[in-house]
Amino acid sequence: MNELPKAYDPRQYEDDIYRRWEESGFFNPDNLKGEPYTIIMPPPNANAPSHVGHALGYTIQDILIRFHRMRGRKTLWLPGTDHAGFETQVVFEKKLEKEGTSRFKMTREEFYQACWDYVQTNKHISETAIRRLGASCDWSRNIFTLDPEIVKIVYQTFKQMYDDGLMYRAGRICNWCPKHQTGLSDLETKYEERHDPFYFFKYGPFVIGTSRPETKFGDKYVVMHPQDKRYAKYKEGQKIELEWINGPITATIIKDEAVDMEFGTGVMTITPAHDPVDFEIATRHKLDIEEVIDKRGKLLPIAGEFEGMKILDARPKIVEKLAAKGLVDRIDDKYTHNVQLCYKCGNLIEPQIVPQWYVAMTKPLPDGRPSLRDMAVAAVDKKEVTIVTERFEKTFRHWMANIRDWPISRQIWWGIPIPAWYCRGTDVGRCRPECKNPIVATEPPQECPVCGSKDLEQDQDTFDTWFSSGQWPYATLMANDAKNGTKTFATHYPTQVMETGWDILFFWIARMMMFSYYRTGKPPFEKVFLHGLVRDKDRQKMSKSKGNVIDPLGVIDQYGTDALRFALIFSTAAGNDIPLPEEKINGMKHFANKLWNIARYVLAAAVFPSPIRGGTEGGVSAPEAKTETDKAILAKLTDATKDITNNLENFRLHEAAQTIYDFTWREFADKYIEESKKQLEDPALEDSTCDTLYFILVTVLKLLHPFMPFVTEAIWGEMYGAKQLLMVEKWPKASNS
RNA sequence: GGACAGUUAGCUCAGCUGGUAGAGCAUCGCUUUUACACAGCGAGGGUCACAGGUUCGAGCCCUGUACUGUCCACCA
Repeated sequence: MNELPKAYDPRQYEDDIYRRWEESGFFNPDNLKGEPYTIIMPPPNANAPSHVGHALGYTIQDILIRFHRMRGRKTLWLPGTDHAGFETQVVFEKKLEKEGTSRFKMTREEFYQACWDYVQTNKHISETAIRRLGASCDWSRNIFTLDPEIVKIVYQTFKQMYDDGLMYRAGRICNWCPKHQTGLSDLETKYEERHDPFYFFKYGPFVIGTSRPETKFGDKYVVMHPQDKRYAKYKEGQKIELEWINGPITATIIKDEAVDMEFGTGVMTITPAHDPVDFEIATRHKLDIEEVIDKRGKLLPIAGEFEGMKILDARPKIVEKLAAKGLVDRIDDKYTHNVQLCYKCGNLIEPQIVPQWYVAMTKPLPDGRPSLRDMAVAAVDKKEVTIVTERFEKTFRHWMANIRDWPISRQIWWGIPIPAWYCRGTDVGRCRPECKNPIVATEPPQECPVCGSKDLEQDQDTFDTWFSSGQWPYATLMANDAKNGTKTFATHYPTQVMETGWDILFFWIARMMMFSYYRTGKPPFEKVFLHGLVRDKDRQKMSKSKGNVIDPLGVIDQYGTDALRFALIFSTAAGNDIPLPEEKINGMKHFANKLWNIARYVLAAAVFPSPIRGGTEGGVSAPEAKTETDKAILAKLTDATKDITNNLENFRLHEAAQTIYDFTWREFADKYIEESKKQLEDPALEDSTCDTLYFILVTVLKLLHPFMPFVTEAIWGEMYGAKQLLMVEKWPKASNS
């Protein structure tokens, strides 16, 4: 027992300990008793190796799970992986590009298969990383968003929403990325400030302003505010003949309150096919909508001589032509505006009219329940779901208040195909008008229910990834039951905690709440615990391009998992971003080593096995204090135990970590152990001092275990043998002895 | 344009319901004493952004200001 090496070397223990944990079966709640305690792991994207930001999440979740397991709960931490449709396809397409090919040179089936293989490889890498972090999750329930059991549940939801009138297909304007050739939700775009010229053109008797001359070919409506006195003489519907880019046209006057009288000249022409505001105006007034730009960002025949040109190349030439015709009034080159970009590739979003599937967010349900949005907001109001920290509840409400219908179809290949079919009716000679409705079913239909045609074509689109991951809390549990014949859903739903980064509050948390109330009538989880983003020592966001990414596995190799875990949660309040300098991790490695040496001292100094090791709860009972020193340390231990327990219950992990750190180092090591050296020399105090040292060590190991599972388990193994697992010891009670 | 945070030691951050300012790292000095030099002992270092207010008492509560950061929306 006293032959432990002087320094703790994580590499000698970690893999072996993890194997012992996993083989023990205690990651699986079926082997545990007590009230269920459940966390569904946010599934990492299958396309990317894990970074240190993931490590933070896994660490927090593992601390909660280990804490509650030791407190006698039937803990389930369910791991999984997200196919991450768009993200993965983008990454994979880049890979293809490097290899000199592209998805447009492959069949859809070839592409899907290649992407599948790619993802499988990365999935294993990421699961290995999770293991190395010490995550005590139940691998027997590991699940993937493309598992057939999950897809089936997703399809059921889609159909149910369609039948309930919450899911509809509409040909309205959407955020179109010309590079990726897909529509995107608002959340998948970002804005950036740009300086561009702003052109004023003579448009008949008016002067109109635009930053996009290339869209103006089809403009045949001129819009002004109904209250604008300057233009009072022009009446709604009035026709005006004027000379425009490619010759004379007839423009129609439209009055609409969407026009800002203060901006520009207070008059504008509209391009409904390529601008959301213009589209709305056109819809309101039932105006013609004409496409000018194709899906790849090139001009259509309406542009005349400019047909086929890329818009940015065409722009100066168009201005040149207008100038030659004397139609340029002036150019303001100090114009600043925000442009909308694809969040992935940073290319300009080109609004396009493409039919998409939408989920109605604010429409009440047919069974009398409130809308998806309102159910989720009510959950927060009623505190059925609470968000830690509270300030995120405000952010949540604000976003929900302004929510718009959610487009969930994507024109990409990597994902779950949308289970909708369209009747072509060629075999029956003709379709009836009702056949225009899509056929929505969870299994491929045999024939059109209206005309009986067997010539059906499936929708070419796939689901937005968040449509499937948004159903994760119940889908994972239900799918496990379908797969393994368990009763996981009945036992573990609703779950207790959802822990993730605040950056996916809207993408994911809000949607999980809406889906879960819709399908189960219950909240998906009781608590949402949001952590910050891990930053480098200069508070910079980690990114590959900056080269400041910390690879968690590299850190683990160098400092050990426990050091990384402790550094991630030490001295950082929940929800705040976390700077993680390497020195901090190194400091926490010292702490693991300090604990190791405390154990070495106790095991060498005290008689082993201790007389107080017995059948009491958790292995030891509190010894009686014989001296003032004993009394003081035991009182402080009681305080620390209460404090740590309380802080862990209330998600103040950093406070709990601080307390155990201070107690272990400042109180136990610096003070009591030093005193114990004197006490051990006194025969009258020898036994009680040994007991006290043991008791404190054992308690500290338990209190610290959720944070630093490996070193504590390693010491425990040295004390009690490899068959005894600290992982399932009982959490210390704060006794008042 | 709207909202939300932050401003505490050289650096990075804690500080829970108001009661004499803390940690890690860094710095300086001493100590190689059989748990640990991945250490111990000790030291220096803060008008808690600024200005008011409430209170016996404010880093913490209230009002305002400044600066920094983030999110949401987006006008041709």
